[in-house]
Amino acid sequence: MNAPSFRNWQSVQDEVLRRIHAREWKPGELIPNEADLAVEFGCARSTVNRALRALAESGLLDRRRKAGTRVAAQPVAKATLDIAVIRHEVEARGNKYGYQLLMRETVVPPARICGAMQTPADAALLHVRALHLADDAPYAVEDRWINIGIVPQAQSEDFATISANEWLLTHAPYTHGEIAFSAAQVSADDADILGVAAQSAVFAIDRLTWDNDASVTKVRLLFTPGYQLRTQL
Amino acid sequence: MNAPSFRNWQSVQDEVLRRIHAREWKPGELIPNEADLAVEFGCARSTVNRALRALAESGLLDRRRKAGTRVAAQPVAKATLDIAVIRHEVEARGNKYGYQLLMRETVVPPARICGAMQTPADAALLHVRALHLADDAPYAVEDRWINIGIVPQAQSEDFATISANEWLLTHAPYTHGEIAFSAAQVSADDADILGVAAQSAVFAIDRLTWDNDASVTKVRLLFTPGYQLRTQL
DNA sequence: AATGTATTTATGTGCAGACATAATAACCTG
DNA sequence: CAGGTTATTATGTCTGCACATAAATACATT
Repeated sequence: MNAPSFRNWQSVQDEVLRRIHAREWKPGELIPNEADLAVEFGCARSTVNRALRALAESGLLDRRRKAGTRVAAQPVAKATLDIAVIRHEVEARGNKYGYQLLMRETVVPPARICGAMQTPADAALLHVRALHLADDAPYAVEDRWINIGIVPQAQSEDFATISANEWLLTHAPYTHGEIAFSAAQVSADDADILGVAAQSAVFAIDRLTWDNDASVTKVRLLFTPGYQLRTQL
Repeated sequence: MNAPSFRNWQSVQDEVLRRIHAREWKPGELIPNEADLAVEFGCARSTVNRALRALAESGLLDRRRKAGTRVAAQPVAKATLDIAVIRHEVEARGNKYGYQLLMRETVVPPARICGAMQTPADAALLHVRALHLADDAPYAVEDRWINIGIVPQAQSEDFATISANEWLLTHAPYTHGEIAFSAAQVSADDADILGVAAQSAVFAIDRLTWDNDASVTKVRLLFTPGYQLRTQL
């Protein structure tokens, strides 16, 4: 039996995965170094590197210079969620997308908002509320605050036909942001808009995006009951 | 002004990000090809490739052979969630972790379960319910079904001190899985266990993992109100 | 015009070699 | 023995080159 050759990084990755899975390399255990594996697999070290790097990114391997590469003792599952524009999300489900503007005003926000967005307490922000529909049924309510100091163009946009959700993506770039998922009980207001029973449990997504040091927008999305955010592991 | 040189892929990435952000390359627009950028940046094409590939993976660029690379018109934000062992999650918050087994029995599951897990309708599974605590306060209830056809060792484990959550990670490898996040109203039972008001809105995580074609385990985690799953964008 | 074929082109990937860097291990030295 | 210095080593990355591959375009054929 001579060594089979794994000529591309995908097959090297598959073989490494197989060994981890078959417990040939046990959790926490040190695996051979790249150079040795390259010889064994009959490929270049950079090919092995590519494979191992990808596995390290997905959390299955821990790598440290000089210390070597070891199988993660308790692999942290990395679930990658694709947060798309709501219209796309709805259309991807095969439903007809609908949109309805509920409110649009420029006001000084409550302390809670300007605190989170780090805007001056007396600075007015653009407050937009809208309803997203799937096949004419309520899908999600969007409650958004836009920092007009950073995105002044938003003031001349009425958001009557295009959602702020979508408009901002193409008009207000951000450098980074935070996103949080939680469960909440709908307020009487929102229950009415979504057409659900009062106090229903709804899925909430809170997002706050930044352009360097300045906040761009803060949004809270409440989805109708039954909504699931799913992905593969 | 002569061209500054970007000698490593990170700085190339930063520069590309800067251009996208500064709208020098607009959404949907085609950017120069790798070879040209390599010349401009004064580095090898593979360095440019590495940078652009990373940006494509994070959803900011769309790349297609021959067609070239373009700035994503509507970047799909990829939020990567780290799903760790609950004990680690609690400890990472600086709280003391606690664990309590609520139930452990081997029974033939309801149709809903064996349907999802694709086990024979008459096959018994191991059903485990447990409570995870943070600083002695309820944190999450775990309701889990384990396929003892695939993980027979689970039968000789009492899960009295180590949670199934943690035990499975080191003893039952999986090849892939699905995970779903949602909001739910607690059942009377669970409300009692979590010590929350009946009908409270709780955050739910449902996970189903597979070892090739066979299901390994199906678990539902319900978190106490206020729980947030958060990450950076 | 419709269909099939060949060419072109940008990305995708592989390789060998080199140097950079971080972190451990080995060695001093007081 | 504690402390700091130096070597060693595995990963991280860059380079220049080559060829593979997908897909758009041009071209030829019916």
